[in-house]
Amino acid sequence: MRLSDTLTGSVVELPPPSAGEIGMYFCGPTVYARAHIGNARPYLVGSWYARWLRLRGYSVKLVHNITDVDDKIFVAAPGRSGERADRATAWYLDDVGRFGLDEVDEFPRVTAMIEPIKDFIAELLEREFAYAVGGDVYFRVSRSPEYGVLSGQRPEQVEEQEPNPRKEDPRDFALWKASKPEEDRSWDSLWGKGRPGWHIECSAMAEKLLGPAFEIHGGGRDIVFPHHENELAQSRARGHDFARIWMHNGMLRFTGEKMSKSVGNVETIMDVLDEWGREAVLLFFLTAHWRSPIDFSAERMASALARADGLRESFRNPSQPAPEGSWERFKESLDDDFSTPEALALMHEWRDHELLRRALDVFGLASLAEEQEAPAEVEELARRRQEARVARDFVESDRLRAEIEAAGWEVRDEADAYRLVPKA
RNA sequence: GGCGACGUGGCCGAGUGGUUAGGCAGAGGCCUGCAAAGCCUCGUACAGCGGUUCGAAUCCGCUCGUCGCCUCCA
Repeated sequence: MRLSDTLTGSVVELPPPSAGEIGMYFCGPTVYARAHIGNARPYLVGSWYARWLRLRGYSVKLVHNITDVDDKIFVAAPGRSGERADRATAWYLDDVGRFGLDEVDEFPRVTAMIEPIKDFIAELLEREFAYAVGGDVYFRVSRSPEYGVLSGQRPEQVEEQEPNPRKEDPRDFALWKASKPEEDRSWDSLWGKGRPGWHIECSAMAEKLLGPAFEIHGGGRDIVFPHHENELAQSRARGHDFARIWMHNGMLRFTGEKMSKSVGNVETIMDVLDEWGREAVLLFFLTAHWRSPIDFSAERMASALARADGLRESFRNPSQPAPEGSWERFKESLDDDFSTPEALALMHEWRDHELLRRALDVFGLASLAEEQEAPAEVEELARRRQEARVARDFVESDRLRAEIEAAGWEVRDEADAYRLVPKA
């Protein structure tokens, strides 16, 4: 099992299945609005990979966090940030639930983890990796000689953002933010009323749910710096290792740049699923390697939909044994850095029902392998059409075919029979 | 400016030294009452310029271009 790793910049080997549980932590969204389709990528990559590892005999625990307290939420719903966060959390769970993968073991929320976060901060203060000032607590970057190992950013070239006189060093980042008058949610702490900074939550929640060191930490490429760099610094500041492998997925682009709410080039998961269906959406993501950027467009979605139909079509024709070693090749393509484009290409060559069904199930696409029964009234129309055909009354038979099609079904004539399939 | 990813035929996307990737779209054919599905045939691509080599999409160098990060962001 090999996987590209951001930290080492190379492809690394996973431990063998019996070596214990694989802990996986994938960064989830900040919940303040309906999530867009780009937000779905880490969820899908994490879920698919966990699913594959489980099929390969690994024991896996997959954690996907929800950031439900943050500046964005305060801004989006002044005075009702808790309400908004709860609603947007439900939206998100609903949206990703529609993918039908169900591999995530826990969706921890920051607001339910305040105590472990405070404990974490307290320990960093004790070890002098942090300092409290005016109700804020900051991480002291100068105490981390390795700072920058993950992103390749050199500490001295990290530019100063908004000048903040409370910081000892402009590179320092907030672990705890003192409550502001316009913010309607805060928690008591030894440093005053406030709430956690963005980065500390993941360090604390990962440790709480996966232990101090775990296998794989995932998320979008865009959060390598500063988010993951900071997490790594915080966690290592406590004297133990953190994630061993960092799995960063490529960005989803739309209209030439990264899809993001701040740019405004957004399509929600909900809308895309409504328009194209889950199978097409899953196949769309599968056509690109998880590490590569992927362009969202109607053309590519249409192509993914055609692919879904093509695979479904494979089950309407007789099964033919796949060449010797087919499953082995499929397995190897996924074992080797989880190359879904390669695995998909192999599947397209198969006419072997059992093998195909098994492969589709790896990606949550077993629905493509289901037979559908036509309703009785459509069956009746088809039966009458067949009679007309036998009687060579083609005017009547074509008329009946139009009726069948209007009902959403397609007739395919065979030697002495016919077959009904749902219209694409 | 710094760090990183990448550039393959109309669109996606494998392929890391020499022999067919695959899919989608398109063209022609077989089959069919007509269709659909299926099957067969058809594309000689690898950003550009140098270099190494008997031989490069594949190795080396340079150039150009795209995207991401360096600031909230999956």
